[in-house]
Amino acid sequence: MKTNNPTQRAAVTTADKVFEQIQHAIVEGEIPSGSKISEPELAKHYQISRSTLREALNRLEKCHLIERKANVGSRVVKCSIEGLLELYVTREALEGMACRQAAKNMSDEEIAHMQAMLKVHAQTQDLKDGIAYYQEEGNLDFHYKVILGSHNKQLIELICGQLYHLVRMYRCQFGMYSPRASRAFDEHSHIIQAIADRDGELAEMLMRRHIAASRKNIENKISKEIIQKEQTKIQLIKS
Amino acid sequence: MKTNNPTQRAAVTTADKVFEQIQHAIVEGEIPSGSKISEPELAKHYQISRSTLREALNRLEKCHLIERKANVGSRVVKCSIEGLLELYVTREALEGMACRQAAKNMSDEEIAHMQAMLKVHAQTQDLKDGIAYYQEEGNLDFHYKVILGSHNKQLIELICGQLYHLVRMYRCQFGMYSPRASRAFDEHSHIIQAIADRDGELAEMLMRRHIAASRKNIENKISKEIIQKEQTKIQLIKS
DNA sequence: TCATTTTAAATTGTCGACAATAATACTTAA
DNA sequence: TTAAGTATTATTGTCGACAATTTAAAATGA
Repeated sequence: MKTNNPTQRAAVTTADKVFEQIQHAIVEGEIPSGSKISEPELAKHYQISRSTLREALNRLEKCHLIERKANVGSRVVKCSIEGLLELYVTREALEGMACRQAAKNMSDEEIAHMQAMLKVHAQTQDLKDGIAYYQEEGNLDFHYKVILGSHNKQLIELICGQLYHLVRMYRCQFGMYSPRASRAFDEHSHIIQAIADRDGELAEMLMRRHIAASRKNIENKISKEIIQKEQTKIQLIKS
Repeated sequence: MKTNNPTQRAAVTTADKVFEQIQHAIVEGEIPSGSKISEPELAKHYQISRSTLREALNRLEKCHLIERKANVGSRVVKCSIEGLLELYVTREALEGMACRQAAKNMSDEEIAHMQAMLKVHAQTQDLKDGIAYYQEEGNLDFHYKVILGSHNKQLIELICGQLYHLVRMYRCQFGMYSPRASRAFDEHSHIIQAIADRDGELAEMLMRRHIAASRKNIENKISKEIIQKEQTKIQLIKS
């Protein structure tokens, strides 16, 4: 399994490799969200010493996948609705700005390459597994390309190097493939158009709305679920 | 010397303490920007083993003060104009959003507290060392309060936990106390007003302009310096 | 003299063991 | 039986040593 992360340097040291393995395990939920991490246990499992395991843990902490307390230990980060919404807010800010910078700094070649990529997606869009592809890999690809297009190392590091592992984790564990597939595709098209027009202001606005739309989609879902719960509660009381 | 960092947990372990010491040394330029870090040397200097030094180095990497290469070692991050401008762009995005969230989420007490703080600053503003104070501590304080006011853990961690050490580093090493003191004070007042009015959109816009103004101030300074250099070049050629 | 290869030194990565701290189980007293 | 205090166990933090890799220096050949 490849992580498909353009910012992540090749894993040369064993700590790097173990880091990637644990990262994958956490993202996929094999190591449950919120669970405590036992250093001796994990070290034994991966056949490495505690020192190199701790090196790997440090990198996991860097991308916000685990949290450490002094003299107590590490826990896998707990997925929560609030955490997810906070993540969306942060992404809206960072990716919005990245998109603005992309409109300013992307080369014509880069833009052409993105437009070509989108065309490929358009052709496979109607196919059933095409939609799935677009929602998973394609969507990430698009966002990655825009972020890298900002040519801003700081933004790239923060978003691709840190936040996106959390994004993938939430996507895996909450598994919310919304009915926004085709709409998202149109939004991507408009964003690329704004970038091609070198209209940074519009590009940022569109990207922010694109991300905010996903967030609101979730917020609605949640509030609906709460209403449903309340109603079942009332029914229980009545009966 | 106190770091005055509300997000930083108390340093209980020796790695924590050494981390803070090295952090201070890097920010203040005692360990020069861009220089290589020798693990055996530093470990000897702080009277600790390499293991705990490496633990400290990992935290320094987390707040972007050093960069590590596998099998090669660590370097203190190199201060550059591009890096500074990138940092401003990132701050504009993150702190702008934090300000919007603050307008939404700050309690009335928190807002009152900030307004009171600003009043104190207003009184000391005219004093000569008051201006210095305002530019250094007060300015940071203001931004910290707004960020914390967002009540968004993700944003708080990214800005206060990571970026602001870099901000302090640039402030120390480039030492650019612009003639924006009194203007910055007015801008802060307007931002608080927008927050008090619960006008998130305006609050974000004002914060972004506030930060962008500093960035543009630097960009102007740089371009002027370049023009000056060109002119002296021309003069050298003529003579 | 310069370029290339080999050798040596230094630095980083990894390991296992011990010390310090926190969590658990047990004992004792009310 | 419950509460508090103590003792035990387990976990994390720290250490020094060895292995792997990189960097520097020396040697060899053209």
